Amino acid sequence: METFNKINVRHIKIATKHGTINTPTFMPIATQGVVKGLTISEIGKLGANIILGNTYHLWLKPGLDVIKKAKGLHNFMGWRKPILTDSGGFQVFSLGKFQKTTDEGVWFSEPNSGKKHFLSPEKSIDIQLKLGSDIIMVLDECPPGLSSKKVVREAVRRTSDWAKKCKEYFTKTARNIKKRPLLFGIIQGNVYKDLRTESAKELLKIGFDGYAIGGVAVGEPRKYLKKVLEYVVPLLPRNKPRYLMGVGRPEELIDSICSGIDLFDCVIPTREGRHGKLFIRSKKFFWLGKKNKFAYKPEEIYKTINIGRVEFKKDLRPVDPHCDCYLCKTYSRAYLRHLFKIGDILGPRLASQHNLKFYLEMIGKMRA
RNA sequence: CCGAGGGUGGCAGAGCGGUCAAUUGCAGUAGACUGUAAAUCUACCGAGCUUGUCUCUACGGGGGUUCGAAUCCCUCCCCUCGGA
Repeated sequence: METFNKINVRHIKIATKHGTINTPTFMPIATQGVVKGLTISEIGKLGANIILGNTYHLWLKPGLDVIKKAKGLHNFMGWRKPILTDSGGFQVFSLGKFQKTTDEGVWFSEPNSGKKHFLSPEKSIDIQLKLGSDIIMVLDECPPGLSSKKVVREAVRRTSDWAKKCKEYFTKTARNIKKRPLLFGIIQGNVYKDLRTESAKELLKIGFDGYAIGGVAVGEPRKYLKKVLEYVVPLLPRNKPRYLMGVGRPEELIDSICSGIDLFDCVIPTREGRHGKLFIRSKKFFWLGKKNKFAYKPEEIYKTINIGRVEFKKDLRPVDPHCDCYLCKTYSRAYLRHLFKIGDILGPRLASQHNLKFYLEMIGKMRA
């Protein structure tokens, strides 16, 4: 049983060169410059105000020459609102055996081609500046959940070191830019309280426009998320945005917002949508906009269905009768199931939109 | 009618004397997915139950050889391609 308490929900404004973001908010993920399968117009209609792109991916494809010619990522992809770019730090974790980390940076070999690329803290900032990002993330090292303390300590040390280099390079380079982007630091330390604390203090010393909590939901048991927030959030300045990277399930967002987090991103709504899992509002979903305090179990907020199941074969009801996304207004569960069964791209497209709508609406209620 | 090649699990298609309840793909069923190597991946997929180095029934039908046959022989049925 969790408790929602509106008292703790923060409402701050993050001013960027492409507009102001009200928090709490959720960023749909457009790693490669596209929210997979969706148009910019569709994403806008769903209520997204900021999306996330990735340095590593966009650097390799389409490449900075293309972005430069297109006059920046916003222009290239046709998105006029803010973009936060991740630094490539997560790929230090997710690409595992395809990368090698040193104090100077990371060597990546592209999984398919084997081509090698070197990403340093300075290089990452440089790329993000060239992309025209509104919120730039420092390069960090993100060890897998439940790594040994020794490994995590080393990652924290390196992350602080890189953060310093990023800040220096950013300060020097962004001076010439008219409206300078924001620069966010990333706190590491995995599940270890002392390392989290140390990481936070180091970053605060350097000073950033916002603070992200990284290295969460990377394989450690769920229960640690709450603890990590308990350690870290109280250390963070009240007037600066707080971003919990890569999280998460709806109840994790609700919980984290109540712990003082402002910004989120996660692949869950889009990836699971593409894979045929749909989020459906339950009764207490609507309490989020109405009641100031209540206890809940996750299933009282939402449930999920695998649309491919036989039980939906002849189910002519909408996926979620309380949803006003295009899917739910237009098609039945049976039809969506049919789309998935025949492998038509419309299925993943509609499901992605539906799930994003769920996430954005949920977080919108908490912002209200 | 003659000649040649075939008939394998829902489909396609391996296997060509034992390690075959039978490779693989598709379809089917269920599950996973948390800063996207992900329109991906995993499991199951003849039947039964006491879920097991278990029991049945199975590679067109029938018969035979063999300790043992999807695999070899005979025969019948069917398909494809040539020739009358």
